[in-house]
This record gives sequence, structure tokens and C-alpha cells, in this order.
Amino acid sequence: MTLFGDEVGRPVEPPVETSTAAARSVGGRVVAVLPDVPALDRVLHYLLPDGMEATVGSVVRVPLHGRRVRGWILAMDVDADPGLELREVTRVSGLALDHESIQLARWVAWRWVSRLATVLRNATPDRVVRAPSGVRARRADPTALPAGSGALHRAALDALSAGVHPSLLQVEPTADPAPVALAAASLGQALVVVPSASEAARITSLLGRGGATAARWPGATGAALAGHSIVGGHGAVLAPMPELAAVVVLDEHDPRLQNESSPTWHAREVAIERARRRRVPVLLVSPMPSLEARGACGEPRRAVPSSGSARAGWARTEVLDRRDADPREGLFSQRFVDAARSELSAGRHVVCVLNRTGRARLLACRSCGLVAACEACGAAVRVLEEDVLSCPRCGQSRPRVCLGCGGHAMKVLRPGVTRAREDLEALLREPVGLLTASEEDLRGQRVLIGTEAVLNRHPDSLGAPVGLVCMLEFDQELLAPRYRAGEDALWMLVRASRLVHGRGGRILVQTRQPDHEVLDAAVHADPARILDRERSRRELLGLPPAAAVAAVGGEAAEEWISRLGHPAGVELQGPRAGWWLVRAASHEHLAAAAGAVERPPGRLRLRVDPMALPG
DNA sequence: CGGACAAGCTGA
DNA sequence: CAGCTTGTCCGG
Repeated sequence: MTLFGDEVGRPVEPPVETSTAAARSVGGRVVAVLPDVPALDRVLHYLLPDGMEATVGSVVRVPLHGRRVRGWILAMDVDADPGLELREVTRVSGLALDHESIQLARWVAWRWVSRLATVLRNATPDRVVRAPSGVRARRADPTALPAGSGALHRAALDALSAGVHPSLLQVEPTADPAPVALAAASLGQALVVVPSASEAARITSLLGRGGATAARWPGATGAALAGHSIVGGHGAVLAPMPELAAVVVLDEHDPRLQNESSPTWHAREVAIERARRRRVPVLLVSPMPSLEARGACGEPRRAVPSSGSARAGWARTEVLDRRDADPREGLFSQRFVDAARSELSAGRHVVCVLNRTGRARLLACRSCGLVAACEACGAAVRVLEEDVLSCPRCGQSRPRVCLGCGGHAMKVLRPGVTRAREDLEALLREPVGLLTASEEDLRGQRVLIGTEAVLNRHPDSLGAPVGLVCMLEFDQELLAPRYRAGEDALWMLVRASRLVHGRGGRILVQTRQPDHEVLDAAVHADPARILDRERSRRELLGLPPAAAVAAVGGEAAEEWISRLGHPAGVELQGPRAGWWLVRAASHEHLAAAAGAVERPPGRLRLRVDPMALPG
């Protein structure tokens, strides 16, 4: 029989999995296995020997063409071609998924134009379990609430009990979302998706204190199968959850909810689809609801601000116009230095954000003025470590010598955080800590400089209260070529608000675009000021979510595009720098057109709903 | 994907 | 013609 219609196409409802052939063979049951070999992309039949316990979703090892590979059981007791000599399952490793999460993975593979094996590989934790946890599932006690969170808890409960249509709750930036998670976990097994592992840890322990059985994903398959609530990043959305009662996505606008490598599934979209299939409520929460969420849920309900003030949770934001600044002032304005000194003397901490790693991103020779460029490809080189110029385009590196005059002295035109930190230490006569995605040195404690990564920290992890966050060069964010630059920039200001929360702290933004709409939105504590305009811009330009878009690259891209042809309702652009852009009116159209293409051999990179468009 | 197997090339 | 590389095929 054919499993679930065609094996890679649009998922259909599961077939009845009883078999007329159950008694056909001696010594075992026939099972359908998807080998963990994405290029194969076929379901094969094996014999599960008597005495070997397995079920749909079990991870097994099977012989395949002279080797042993991992695979997933997709169906039990299926009909196999009677002429086939079936081989035996070698080993049952354990449980990782269930029927529902496999069906959902099938939908993910369809929606993000990927293969089922690739999605299952992403959804399978490194360690599989032998059996569900023996601890009986408990719900959260609805009366166990952190102080002052009653209003948000009630709003969440209202939204979750209003029916199964997805709902959207706009909260203030500094609202603790824990009451929303507690509300979901008081209904039964809850799936709580958050953007980061640290936030997952925090919410998990809060749920535990609220009386619920809750566990962090990944590493919680046994708990999930036993009906415990699950808290985790974008991967958690495919956890097997047999008793699922409610789904919550916190900070649904956060780009980290999208898987960064293919398939680029977004946890928000999967959560909505999962809740629809299970007929359970789903609640999205955000201080700046995304266009995608508003498209799926309609206009957001607003949680009553705890303080009652209209700009509650949004820190005071000062915009410093640097158009007329003395160029010798460099990154640090006098106003910033004064503000920083006064915060420090008041016992509060200072955080600076400069979204450039390394020592320098642009240099020029001191004697002849030539900009330092790559010998091989001509791109501007940067300094990541002392005295080595490295090319961001082709990866070549060379010593720090001017190609024009042989001079050694270089002027830094665009410093990175490493260099900016040294300048700041000299300026404030104070040790400065450094925090980037890859490097952490908090020796300064009182003053901290970092890339965007510093904004992902919970304020409690920084010791004393932060009184001032300064965006040293915000134009880089406002002018970034990514089509989501506006939202991303506002999200940085929201996170800065979280860092200075509750102490009358403020944000100082150094910019040459003081009237930019993103700054206007932050100053007025009203994200709708950019998001409404953003929506019409996306519609006008055919950008997500107004259109469904996929970027196609890799060596097999050209062949794939030619096989795609020109189906109705699909528009092609490119190639530009080896990437094509496929655009369709909806994801139904995009997935139908892309799913009909037989993958050519070779590396194909297919990114649906990419964060940034190629070129 | 990666093992099996066949066909092609090389050197004694 | 053994020994090695390169290419195509196909998996239960």
C-alpha cells in the first residue's frame, strides 16, 4: 500500500493502520520505516522480530544496502509486497515521537519544502528514551501566582478558554510572561514555546513551583509522553504530547523562534497548525505582535498594564541626534559619557550595544589613506584579532600592511566591540565587561559593552540594576538591508527596556536619523506606529507575510529552478549571486509548486520565509 | 547518503 | 591482469 497518499507531497489524513497481512509472516510484524537518509526519501518495509517492542515513533536501526542506519517507524502492521524478502529491524533504540508529531512533521516538510527525514532528524533529541516517565502528570495550581500577576493570568485564561481560534495577547515589554504559562498549564498538558534556553529554564522552574509537572525540551521525551508540560525553543513544537491541552508561544515576534538552517520552520506557525489539528487553544504573546501573528489571529487583545500607565514597560528613550557631532568624538558622545558617569555614581550599571564583532570592520592607511581591502577579491577587510586582516567574503587573511604604500599604521574607521571596549575603558577609567554571542568576559560588571547578544540577557543575571542602555550606532540597525530591519530594531529597543526595567532607567540612542519611525514608535511606546506602516509596505513590495517567498541556492539550484518551470501564480527572480527568489501568493501555492519538483542531485539550499532576501 | 558493482585506466 | 580510480545504481 502507499503510505499517506504520496510520500513527499501534501500530508493527508492518516490511513487505518490495520493489516490483512498481520498473520502473513512468521516471526514478526511488518513495519514501515523511514531511514534517516534524507536523499533516499522513501519508506521501506522491515520485519520487527517477535519479542522486540516498538510502536509508531520508535527510533530503530535497520540494515540498508550493506550498512546500518537509524530510522523511524511510521506505521505498524502494514502490507508489504509479497515478493519482497524483508530484512529484520536490528535494534529498537527507544521512543522519540508519536503518531501526531510525525503527522505534524509531515506538514512541516510540506510547508517549508523539505523532506520528512530532515524534519524528523531535527525533531529527534540526541537521547531517546525507553519509556514514558512514571511520574503522574499534574496541572498547575491556578491560585499559585507570583505577586501582581493576576491580571495577566486572567487575560491569558480568558483567551485560552475563548475557543480554539488562535488568539494574540499584546503585553507590555517588561511583563513577566510566567502567568501565561501557568494559565496554560492549569488546563492540562501545556506546550510553552519560548525563544531561548535560558527563558525555558526560568519558565520551567516557575511552572514547577506552581505545582505543574513541567520539563525542558530537549531532553524531556519521557516527560512529554507522560503528559507533563513542555517548555522549550522552536524544536519543542514537535515534541510528542499525547495529552496536549493548550499551546502558548511567548515573544512570538522573536526571530529565534525560526529554525536557522533548512527547513526554516517557524515555531509560531507550527504551533498554530498543531493546535488547529488537536482542537486545543493556542495563545501568542508579544509586546510587538508580528504581522504574521496578526494575520492568523486578528488584532491583539491587550493585557491591562499592571501600572495602568499608557507607556508602561517601555523605558524612557532619548534620541541623540549625531548629525552635527564632531567626528573626533568617535562612538561615545559627551552626553553618553556624562550620563554614564552619573549612573555609575548612583550605583547603577551601564550597558552599551554595538552590533559589530571583532576589533575593526573598516580600516584605512594612516599615511596614504587607502582603505584596507582583500588582495584576492577586493572586499573591505576587517580585524578580528590583533594585526591580522581577514576578508569576510573569501576568508583570506594577511598581515596588517597597507597594499598601497607598505605602511603599518592603520586608522580604524569602523571599530568593533573589542576596540570600542578599550576606548570606553580609557574614557571612563573603569574596567568594562564584554559580551557577544561567542565571547563573555564580565570582569567589568559595572559597565558592559556587547553586541545584540547582551540584550538577550535577563536583567537579574547582570547583578545590580542597569540604569542606562546606550545604542552606540543605531543607524546600522535602522538602515540594515534586511526587509525586517525595522521590526528587528524595535525589538532591540524592547529588550533594552527589559534590561533597565523598574528602576527609572533609560535608553540613549545615538543616531543620525532622529526622526526614524522606529524611534518614533519607541519614544511613544506604541509599536503599531511602525507595524501598521510595515504591513502596507510588505503588501506593496510583495514581501512576507503578504507573499510566500523562498530563496533557492546551492549547486543544484539552477537545475531545480528549471524543473520548476513557470507554474501559474508563481513568480521567479534572479539569479543574483547564485540565489533565486520564488514568490507566490500563498504558502499553499508555493508548497504545491515546489513540492511538485523532483529534487535534482547535488546540494540544494531552500529557505522558505527567509529572514533576509538574497542579494 | 554511501556501499556494491561495473567499467576504465595504469604499470609490470 | 591485479590493483586502483571513477561512475552509476539503488536500497525493503
